[in-house]
Amino acid sequence: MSSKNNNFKNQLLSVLPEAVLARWEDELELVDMPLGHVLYESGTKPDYVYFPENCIVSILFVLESGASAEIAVVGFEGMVGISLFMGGETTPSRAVIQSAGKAYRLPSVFIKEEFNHSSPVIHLLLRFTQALITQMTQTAVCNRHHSLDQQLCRWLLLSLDRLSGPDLVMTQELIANMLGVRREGVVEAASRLQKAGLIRYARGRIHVIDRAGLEMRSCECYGVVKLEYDRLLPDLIAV
Amino acid sequence: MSSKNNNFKNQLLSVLPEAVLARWEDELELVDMPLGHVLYESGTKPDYVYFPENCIVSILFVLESGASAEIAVVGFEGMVGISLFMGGETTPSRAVIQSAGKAYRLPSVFIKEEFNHSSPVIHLLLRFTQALITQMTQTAVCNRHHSLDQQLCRWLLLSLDRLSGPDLVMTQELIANMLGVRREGVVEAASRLQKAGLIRYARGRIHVIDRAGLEMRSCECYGVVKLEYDRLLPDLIAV
DNA sequence: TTCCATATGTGCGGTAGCGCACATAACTTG
DNA sequence: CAAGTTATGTGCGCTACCGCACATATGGAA
Repeated sequence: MSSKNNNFKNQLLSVLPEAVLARWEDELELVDMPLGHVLYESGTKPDYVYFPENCIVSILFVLESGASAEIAVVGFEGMVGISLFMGGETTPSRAVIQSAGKAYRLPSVFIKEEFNHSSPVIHLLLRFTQALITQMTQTAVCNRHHSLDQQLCRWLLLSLDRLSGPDLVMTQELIANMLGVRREGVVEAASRLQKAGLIRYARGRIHVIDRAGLEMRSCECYGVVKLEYDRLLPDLIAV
Repeated sequence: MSSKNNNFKNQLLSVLPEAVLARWEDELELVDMPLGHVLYESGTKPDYVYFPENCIVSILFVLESGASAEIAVVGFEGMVGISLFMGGETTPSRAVIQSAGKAYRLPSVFIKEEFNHSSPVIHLLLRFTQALITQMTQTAVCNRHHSLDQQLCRWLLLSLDRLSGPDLVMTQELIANMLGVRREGVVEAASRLQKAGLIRYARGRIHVIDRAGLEMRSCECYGVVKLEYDRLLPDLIAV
């Protein structure tokens, strides 16, 4: 991986080995990236991956309400469309041009081809990683837009999905640490959930009574994550 | 990738091809995972990857102030230690047992071995992906803990790093959309930055006067992201 | 049983950001 | 240069969450 073997301003392209570049060069196309242009929409499979030359692409999540939150920005140092090689093909996010300019685009088959000869283990691990990325994304969105009550519900559900029974051993103090909020805030939220008959708790032990109720009270973030895990790791549901 | 060819409760292990399992099985070790135990600390290279059987691992970021925020949880559906195969070896986050139980652990060399024969392109793309993950992580943390002023500084700096000059074309309304806040909030924050002599702006154009000043006023999140990009994509700085 | 550590509950003033309504300013178009 | 559109600025009441101080309850150890 020698550096600067060509004239790409995009730094990933600029360090590509000659052999790869040879495979790609007939297909790489420099295109205009106008401000506000949507590269891909949540859940849709992009036809191309993009290597920005001098534009900035914003990766953001749009809520049902229309509110949005940016997850990351990508410029000449990177590329847009990782889900194509991570194995998920799509992501529940939108990519929009935040700063106009130009980018090289490559038909998605070519990037996938690079991973075609990888082992099933690699593909499995990368699909899991993409699911994890979705969870991180929703954490960011949820932190921005949702109430402590909703976040507590989301957190309880995510934990519950990873346990065998309806009980979790966890003090409210620790939950506060995880969520990054005050203990007192968790006390009040938990107390509301208990009054609503959804959970029962005492001294570091939480018993979930009404799981469906928690799902109702949670924000959409839980559902987004759940759906992506099920989609990306389908082998795993069956067991 | 046949399903359920063994007795692992961990769902990744349970769908592994026989051939891989054969390579691993002498090295996989079932270990106790006590509540609160730290699997790896921010910036340290883990000796093992972990495949939870019935425990839950919390991935969280700890701020300089001591405050924390959970980024994701991992249970029997996944694994802990993706940075080992993504190529970064470490991540700026901590992994802690959130719910006690057991997990299989595998010496990190074995997971890396699976990626050893992958092409340089794959390694490059995965390192970039890990950098992107760091950016997402810090977005989540920042959304939780930092003021709009700090977040605006972080955002300006991240954008600036991806542009050639000190000017960015962007209305405050759009910035608000990206940050997921009110336009009026951005107006006030930007106005404070202008009064402090750090930026100048007018009608959808922002000129950065004092970059160092923005860095001072920003939270640690910008620095964390910058450092990881420089560490993970070192070829790219030189150009 | 007594005592102590841990877990949960409550009250109160403070504040950052929200939603809304409306004011001003600056480019753009005819 | 008049009018309309877009961008920025301001005021105001509201709410969720914060920080702190302190009260109460419960399980376990001596």
